[in-house]
Amino acid sequence: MGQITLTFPDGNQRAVEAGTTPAEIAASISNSLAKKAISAQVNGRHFDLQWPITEDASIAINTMKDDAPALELIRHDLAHIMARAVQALWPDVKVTIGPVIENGWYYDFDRAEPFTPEDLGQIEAKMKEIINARDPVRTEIWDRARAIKHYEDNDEPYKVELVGMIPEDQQIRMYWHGEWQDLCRGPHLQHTGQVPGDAFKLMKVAGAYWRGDSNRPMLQRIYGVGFRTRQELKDYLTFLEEAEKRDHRRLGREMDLFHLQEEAPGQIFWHPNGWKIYTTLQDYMRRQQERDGYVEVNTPQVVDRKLWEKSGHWDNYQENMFIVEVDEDHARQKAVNALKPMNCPCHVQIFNQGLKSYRDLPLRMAEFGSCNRYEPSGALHGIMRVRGFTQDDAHIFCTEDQIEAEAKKFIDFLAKIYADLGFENWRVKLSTRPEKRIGSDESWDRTEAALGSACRAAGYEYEINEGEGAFYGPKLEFVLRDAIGRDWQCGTLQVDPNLPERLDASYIGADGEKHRPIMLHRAVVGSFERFIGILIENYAGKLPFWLAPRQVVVASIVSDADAYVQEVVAALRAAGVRAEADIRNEKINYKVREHSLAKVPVILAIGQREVEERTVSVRRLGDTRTETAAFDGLLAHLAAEARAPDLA
RNA sequence: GCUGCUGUAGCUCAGUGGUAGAGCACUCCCUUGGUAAGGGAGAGGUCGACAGUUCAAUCCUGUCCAGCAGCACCA
Repeated sequence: MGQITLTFPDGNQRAVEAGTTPAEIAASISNSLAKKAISAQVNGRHFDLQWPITEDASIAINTMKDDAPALELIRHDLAHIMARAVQALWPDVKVTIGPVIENGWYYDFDRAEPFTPEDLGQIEAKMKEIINARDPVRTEIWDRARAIKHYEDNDEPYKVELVGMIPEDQQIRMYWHGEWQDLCRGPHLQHTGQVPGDAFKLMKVAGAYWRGDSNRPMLQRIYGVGFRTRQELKDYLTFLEEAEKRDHRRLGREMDLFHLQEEAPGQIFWHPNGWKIYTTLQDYMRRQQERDGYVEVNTPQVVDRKLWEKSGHWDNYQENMFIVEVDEDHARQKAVNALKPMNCPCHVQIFNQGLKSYRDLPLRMAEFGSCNRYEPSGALHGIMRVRGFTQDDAHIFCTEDQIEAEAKKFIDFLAKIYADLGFENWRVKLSTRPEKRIGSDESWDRTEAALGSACRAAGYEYEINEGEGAFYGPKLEFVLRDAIGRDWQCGTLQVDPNLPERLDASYIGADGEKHRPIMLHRAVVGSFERFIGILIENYAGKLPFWLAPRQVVVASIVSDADAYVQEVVAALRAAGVRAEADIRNEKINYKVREHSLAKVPVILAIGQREVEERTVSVRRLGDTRTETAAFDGLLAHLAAEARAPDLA
């Protein structure tokens, strides 16, 4: 074997035999590094310490101090250790795959009986045993036939299938954690003892389809989370608790915003408080749209199937539609209708009324469109995923040449709104042509490029979402990051030449000929229902003053203050502040507690002193201090604060 | 839709093969109290729905409905 040259992070170089492993390199540097080493970066690739280096390379030895490789290895080894533990406890369980995911890993098993929460405890204990045993991790490359025979002999049908799926030009690698063997591309740690035994936890069991295909058998997936230290695990569990406290379903009840009930699954009963948020947001959006050159329309809920057949929804989307059949006895003729799941076909109907000129384009047609979709029961989730919802929907009818400018205009529009709503942290994804698509490659080239340059023109970087576009055109997706780091896809802009074609939309061009417009489907918040859920969770219920359903509660301390309380409430309301009086026969402590829990932003307390001095005692949500203020001055201040950001 | 779990008072949850309990909330009474629960009394339930087993079912069995977690879905 020849010599190769290794370059270290400090720039030093060393010539070694080809086939030297990172483990040997680490050992040659120091004993302690050999022990601490977990893996290596070889030419930037994450390398197992046992893999031979066969060409000139840059090399860096990783230890637990290197965040990304450390976490990946810990979680990956935990996946193997868990699978080993499961097979040790129940030898007839079939293993499948077990990848690393955010914060942890999962492993899918095939087992006749369901895993129980008690089983998880048992598995965890067995995993700790394996970790304490400090079993060595060993790897080998096998040829395909041997791997298949091995798994056939061991009655592991899923693994046989996996081996079969590995491309011909790829090596088939086996790993051993102690005596337990698994097919795996690696890399892994040196021995099981390198996994922190007190920084992982098995979280839950759930069903998952084999290879993500709902036509294939359902396996049992065990999820775990794993970190380097006990503290990191604790922090993560604390984060989960925080997310739980922010759950919009819980806050929706506590703040008396809405409820759902069995008789209308996936549809929302909005209570006065929740509906106030909704209408405040909608009024705000309407003002924005009017300012940005949209016209607002409204279209029917129940529409004959003939239109859905033309639009293509009948063939492609019927499963998700509420179909309405009117009985012959009650209808003059039997008709099959569907509740609209989308507004676009109806908007084209409006566009199609009368002749349109190129001078009418771009035509921005908006609707707060109420839609109903028969979402699969398992998809429903609070007010975030529902069957009845309203979109801030609009369709921009334009020419292909106008796409870029319209897209840019839309991004500016959306950025302003997100900022007003308190979301400064968001990113853009450009979804490109999928495998199954219509339209020529040239037109995909043009429209993808138009969206990309619109982003750049608006000053935003974007990531590519390869192959995730709709079958008819590319799209931009806008993803918000909330206060605790969770991502929500809300805004979207989709290029659609298909629907105008199917529904025969046209305009007369400067040349006097008929032309086909392009449609841009676009939304900023997506659905109001879901977006309000996101707002609630983002703010943990403590909405900005202008969005808070009850902005001020004026609470009496003694009943002699009642008349002044009512006067203050009346003055606040006259100034456009949503205020309520609380003159119940309760102590101020009780009232403060109750309104604080209900997330009312401002409590004004009024006792004898305030009555005499015409002042109020002000307490802001989240602040235990109080401050006495002259009411007249405060009134102007609160009135200003109550105005939406675009009116301030 | 699939897998697993759950469904008892408005909310959070105990409980039992012989038709039910707590805390908070609610109503009334006492208390007028200065910034996160003052005291007392009272009212409140077809134990998710429908079948079956049983002398007897909220409890056991089955079907359905809804919710939760994950998967699949989100033209």
